[in-house]
Amino acid sequence: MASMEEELLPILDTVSSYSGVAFYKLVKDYVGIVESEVLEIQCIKNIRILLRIPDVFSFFQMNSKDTFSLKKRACIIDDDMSYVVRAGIRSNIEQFIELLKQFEESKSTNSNFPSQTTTSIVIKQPGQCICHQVNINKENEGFQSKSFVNIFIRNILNNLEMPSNNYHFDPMVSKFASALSIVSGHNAYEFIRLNLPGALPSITTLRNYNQSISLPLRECEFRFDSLKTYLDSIDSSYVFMVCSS
DNA sequence: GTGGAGTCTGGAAACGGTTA
DNA sequence: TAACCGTTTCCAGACTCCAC
Repeated sequence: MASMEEELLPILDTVSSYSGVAFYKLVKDYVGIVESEVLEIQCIKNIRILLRIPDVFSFFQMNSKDTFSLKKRACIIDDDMSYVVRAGIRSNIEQFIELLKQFEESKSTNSNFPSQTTTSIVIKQPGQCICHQVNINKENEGFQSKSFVNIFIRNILNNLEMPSNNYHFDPMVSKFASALSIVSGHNAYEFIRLNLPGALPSITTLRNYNQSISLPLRECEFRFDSLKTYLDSIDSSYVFMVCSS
């Protein structure tokens, strides 16, 4: 299940322009219905206002008829009418506010968001290539030098230093690209390739690679010999097949 | 059956790096 | 410096799917 942060990250950049109904709908969708009503009843209609409110639950101190219904859903109310905001509601809104604060802060300092990264990367100059600033092996011992992820990232970093017509691809990356293009389809493969420059070979290059390893796949043509060779190589005699009509 | 849209495949040309 | 290599984009033709 995705966290609130994971869900909100892609749209955080545009959230700051939301106001009124659009803002309440966003809170309703990503934070919660009650949480949205808490903001709406106080006319906290955008991020700017929300971040300036010290305590969004303070209005519950009022014994107003308008707020009683909402108070019953958002709080645990004692016989003497004292109340405690439900932990889940408070946690949700506080997490939401904290996320917005971090994002606003990152915008004002032009730093990356979220601030927690899996490896330390220091950008000394704007636009500078990070190729030589990431040392995967030293900073993460679990990152085996022979693992595919390592090879894949190294391949990208190497290609980022090359002009696009001189990319070189590790055989493991070519093999991965070949499998990816088969399972994802042409459009999905191109979408990924265009958004990850240097990560995957072009369709033409991939086609040449497939020809070089004798991969051409034809409908209704079963390659039992190749299958047997592979099963022998992994000492297995079981095959699972999925059929669709 | 037909026409349009989309997809797949193969070839050509261009570009930049490497090597003798 | 020229030949070669590996990659890219672009283009054209064949094919498939779908609505009419």
